[in-house]
Amino acid sequence: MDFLQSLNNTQREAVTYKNGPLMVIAGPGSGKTRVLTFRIAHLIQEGVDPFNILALTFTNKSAREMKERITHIVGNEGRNIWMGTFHSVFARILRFEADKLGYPKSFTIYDTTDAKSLLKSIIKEEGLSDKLYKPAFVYNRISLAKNNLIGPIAYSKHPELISDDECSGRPKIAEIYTKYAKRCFQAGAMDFDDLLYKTYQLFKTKPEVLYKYQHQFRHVLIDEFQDTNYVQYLIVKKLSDVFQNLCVVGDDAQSIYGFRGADIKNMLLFQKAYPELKTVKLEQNYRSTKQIVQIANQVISQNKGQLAKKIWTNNECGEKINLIQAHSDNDEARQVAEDILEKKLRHHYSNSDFSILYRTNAQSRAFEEWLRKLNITYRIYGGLSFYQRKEIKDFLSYLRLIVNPNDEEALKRVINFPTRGIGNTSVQKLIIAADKWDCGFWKVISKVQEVEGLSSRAKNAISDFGTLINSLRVLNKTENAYKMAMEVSRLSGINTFLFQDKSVEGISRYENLQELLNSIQEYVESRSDLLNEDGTPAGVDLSTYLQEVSLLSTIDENDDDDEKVSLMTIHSAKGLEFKSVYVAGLEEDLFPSALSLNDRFGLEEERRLFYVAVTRAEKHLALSCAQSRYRFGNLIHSKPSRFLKEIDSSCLNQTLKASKERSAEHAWADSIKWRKGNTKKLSPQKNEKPKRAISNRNQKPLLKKQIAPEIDLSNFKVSNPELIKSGMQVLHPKFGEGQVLNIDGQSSNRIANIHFPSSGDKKIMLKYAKLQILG
DNA sequence: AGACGACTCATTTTT
DNA sequence: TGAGTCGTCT
Repeated sequence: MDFLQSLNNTQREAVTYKNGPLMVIAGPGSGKTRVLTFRIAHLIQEGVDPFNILALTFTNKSAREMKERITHIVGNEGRNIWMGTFHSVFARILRFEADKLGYPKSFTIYDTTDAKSLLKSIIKEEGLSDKLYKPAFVYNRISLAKNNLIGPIAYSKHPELISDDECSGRPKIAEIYTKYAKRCFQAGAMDFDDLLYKTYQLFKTKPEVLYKYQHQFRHVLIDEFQDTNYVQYLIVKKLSDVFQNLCVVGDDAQSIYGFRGADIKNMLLFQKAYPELKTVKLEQNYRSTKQIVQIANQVISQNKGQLAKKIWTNNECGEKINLIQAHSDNDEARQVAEDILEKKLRHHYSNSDFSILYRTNAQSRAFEEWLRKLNITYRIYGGLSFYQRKEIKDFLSYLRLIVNPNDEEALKRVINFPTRGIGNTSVQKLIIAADKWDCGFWKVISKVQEVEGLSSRAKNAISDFGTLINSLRVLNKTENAYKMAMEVSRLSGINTFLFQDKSVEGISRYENLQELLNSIQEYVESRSDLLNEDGTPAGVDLSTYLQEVSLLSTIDENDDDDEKVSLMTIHSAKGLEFKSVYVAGLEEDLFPSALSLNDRFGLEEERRLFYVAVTRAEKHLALSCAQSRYRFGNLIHSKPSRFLKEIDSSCLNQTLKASKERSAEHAWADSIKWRKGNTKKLSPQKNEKPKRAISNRNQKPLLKKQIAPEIDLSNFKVSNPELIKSGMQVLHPKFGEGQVLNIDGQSSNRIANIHFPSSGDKKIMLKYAKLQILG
């Protein structure tokens, strides 16, 4: 067992301790992952059956990596460990036990978009205004309730929740919740919170099921324990109640998911619940330089509520922290990008050694521009994932519908996509019928002839659609996920539909679909070693594929090309490390966020977030702030973040300038200069795969009719409205050359009046236009 | 059903 | 600023 030799004493203790519950408090860079992997490997080597080990991680990626490392030590049987995120592991359990809760085995998982969309239609059906009852708000209320184990009935009787809702003028939330739960159930769907909530219910109401899993999971390990919420805590506690072989690893100083119900108090609750708990503290940092560790300690010591620990390191002292003080967001991005270039040369670093971290996804824009400008490849994590793209969601909705024809949200997406003459009113009639008959959608569609109020044309169209889905369902009994996806792309007409759209975005949508199909094929092939119990190849059925895919986030998407600078929010950066890290936007109201300043708790969480950011760095750390930046289109002046002032100035390579604001004029002029020079729309980076393409949130379909087939559209850039000025010579795919007369309207709705010698004057909405500027 | 113009609202963070 | 949504027109 030579791997134990590579550990320090405390790490070894954490790996080998085996008399009941164990809590490992692991500072950043203290070898936490190593401890966890070694502990599991150690268990297996001691004779524990991998099937009896449950390990819960925070991301799918870290589960995958850990599994690989374990397999490396103990061999292939390491594959049998139950390892994954809370959500994915519980989804798997719920799938086995679905019938006990009255759910279909292949239930759908509603993502946040699906859930909000369903809420929106319920709110409309109830005749409530979706201005007051904003779907996102209602969703959060329901989520809060579920995470505290409050069902619809309990909600309506909960004095505090009800009075909150009444005070905020939204007394109907309990009703919406009730209806939402019913609709989800009838659709055979669970949202993210249900995956936890229903698991808890399952264990609570079915003792025999609980018993089974309690005895299966003799050893339970949890990573990132500080980010678990109440339900997660309770489920785990229940599961490990018999053997009490529970090991949790976490760092209260890195708890950054409070908004999701995560509570550091879980760590304290845990200590209370297990008086005989053994606690091990990993305090030696192996990741960062002394300088970095020092300022991290300075930062976190400002927080009041935390467990005592002292992080230290034996590493070299390292450089001072690089403070970047820019005058605008654009300037900040320029300085960061140039610094990356300089460090690459000086230290022979590769792009993947760098990371730019920020508080909000919206901050990524300026960095993208400058990295492009300096030809530095980058990858953005977070934001809208590949699977959230409209064309991808639409396509996946077909697959979802095949697996679960009651999936209401999937049905609504595709019943008229591609268009087949089933409009919104017809869909409403179906919803009403489903409600009236108190059944799922599939039944309504099978008996569409009996639905009231539908025209016979609509009935036929719906019935044809039903037949299509039905035939695919038959096929699904024998074919694997990839074959099904191919059939869907052909039979649904999506493939042709996307192929016909030759606009720049249309082409990218088509490529995205092809990429999805490829990834499904890869997925199926990567699992080709899976066998059925009788030894025949199992293949991967659609249902399995969908289950997995619906719980992926961008951070899980594997980076096939790792020669890229990583751009991400600090939340996404948890658990990662880079040689050189830039923490951007250290300004009051941005970081710490203006919304967190109401209470001490919020501010302390922001500070922990800063702590997490800082401790991602191995060798170089840069902190940057700008004096002005654009926020929702307005130029905002900002003061340096209070966090910067909490750092001892001797640790910084330059002094923090007093927040003497530059004159508004100056900054203004600066930004104008910038905006004039750099408003070109970003075109995809060289060699970039379409799925990495940015800034194409659900574009509207472009004007197909205006596109003349004889002109090769690949030459037509999507114009940026701001680039078009009166007097310009432009080329339009249909009307040919023309001259811009003037521009009407403002912002993204600008309309250009253009004189085309061939066909007269036209008004062209720049939002949709494809124009090539000629001179 | 699609095109298009006018309007509104948003920026915390994610499984 | 810019993306989503709604109403109106064809």
